[in-house]
Amino acid sequence: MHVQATMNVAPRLDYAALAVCRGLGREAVSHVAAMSSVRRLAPGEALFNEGDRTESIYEVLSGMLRIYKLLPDGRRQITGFLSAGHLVGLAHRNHCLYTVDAVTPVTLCRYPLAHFDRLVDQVPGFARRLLAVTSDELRAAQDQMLLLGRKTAEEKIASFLLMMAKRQKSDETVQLSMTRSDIADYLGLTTETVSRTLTKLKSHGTIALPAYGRVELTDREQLEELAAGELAAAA
Amino acid sequence: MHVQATMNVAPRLDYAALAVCRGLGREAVSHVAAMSSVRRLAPGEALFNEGDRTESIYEVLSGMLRIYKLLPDGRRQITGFLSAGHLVGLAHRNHCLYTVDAVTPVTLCRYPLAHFDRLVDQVPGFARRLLAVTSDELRAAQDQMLLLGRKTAEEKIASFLLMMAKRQKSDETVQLSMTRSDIADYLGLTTETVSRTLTKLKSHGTIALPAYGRVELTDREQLEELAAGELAAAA
DNA sequence: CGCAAACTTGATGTTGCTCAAGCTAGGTGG
DNA sequence: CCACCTAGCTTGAGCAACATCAAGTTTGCG
Repeated sequence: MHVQATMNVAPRLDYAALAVCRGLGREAVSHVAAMSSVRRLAPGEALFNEGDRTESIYEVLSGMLRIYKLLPDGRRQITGFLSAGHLVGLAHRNHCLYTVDAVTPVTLCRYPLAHFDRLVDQVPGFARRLLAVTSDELRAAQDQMLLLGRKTAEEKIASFLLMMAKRQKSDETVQLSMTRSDIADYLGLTTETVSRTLTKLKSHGTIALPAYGRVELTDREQLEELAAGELAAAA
Repeated sequence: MHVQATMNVAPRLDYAALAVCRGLGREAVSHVAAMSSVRRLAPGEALFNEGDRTESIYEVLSGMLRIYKLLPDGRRQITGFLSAGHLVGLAHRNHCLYTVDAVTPVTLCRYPLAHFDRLVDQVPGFARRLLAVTSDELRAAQDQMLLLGRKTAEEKIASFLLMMAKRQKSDETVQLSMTRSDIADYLGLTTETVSRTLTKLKSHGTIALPAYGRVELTDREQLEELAAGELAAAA
């Protein structure tokens, strides 16, 4: 096998490290490698549109996607942000019921649906793994419903910051690659409220905003309590 | 095989008609029959509590369950109502992250998790079927996020009534077996707002409230438009 | 019949939205 | 290299939708 120098952003993919391959044997991994291809998206570019026929499943390799639904008058609800390791396209048989587009430049690994389905049937443990993935998503969705339906603006922002921190495996600093408007549409708020709430948290010394798109969690404990809804009236 | 007269609520189960058996062969159905048992719950009785270790998967045969999460100060978000044909327990490996209890008297079919897992591995198509079930749930969850984050009280109620009608396969009349408080906690509202909004819809002739727990959809078209968010300012 | 739980209705309050203005950062072209 | 332009962000003032608090009414049940 040749180890060759490749383009800037596309070093030879380590297939065994892919999320879809976790727990698969060598042979299955080589199947995945054989059927997959790489795709790139520029910021704002769409991967799926609501109503699209879908023929692929994607795994995010780098960057961030947002997945959202719209109401006719333009109200938008972002139902999730997807970053490296997340799968897109499992939930929709036939048609996609939401829009997925790129927040930042994104690299994806594409798996044709037909081949993917074959893996489900033939590779032991694969279906179980996918089931676990969708179960995780379902659990996240339930947390998000609790957030949307019952948390205050401050609690929503705290929960969001902690979620991003966890995802970035960072205890201190969070990189927000999306806009305030994206955050607002994810949390069921307006940009103004997001902005005001961040300012408020900052003035309380709970967080710091050292640079655009960057948040420091200076008082993590306070954030955790806020996110858990344990500080009923901590104005 | 003996066909025997059984207790009032427990006629011999038609296993082939169970949701878990859809698409399974005769042999697989007999496996299901062999491992399953029936369980009953009285209103208010819990099936799972948040944090429980879980060893079973259940299918609802009759009645209605609610599934919810709580914040420390008692705020509650109901993430779903389950009625006949729904499965409970797929999403949680090991531990349950929400509470499930009975709204009405409930009959369930219980499947031990270990046996269930064996089916997943051995019965072709079974895993795929479960994947389809969780995908449906995921889609419903996304709709609910849109509702919770971006719809008005009136739109929420309209969506809810239509959802219940669809579920009951009824075009005209909906039976609401849960309380106003349950509805409120499902839609991210208060009981008062639910009550007021129903009254408002009634006074507009969109619905009628002929009896406790019963709603007639007198102007279905209006409801559909409301639910879709097409009537921005139709006060 | 009487009680408790559920529901409705009214009066008032508050959170977060709307509308509006000014600020900041980063990219572009002169 | 700088000035401009724009998209994104912040801040303020006023407002509206929904929550809260508080009676009263209905219903089902013991």
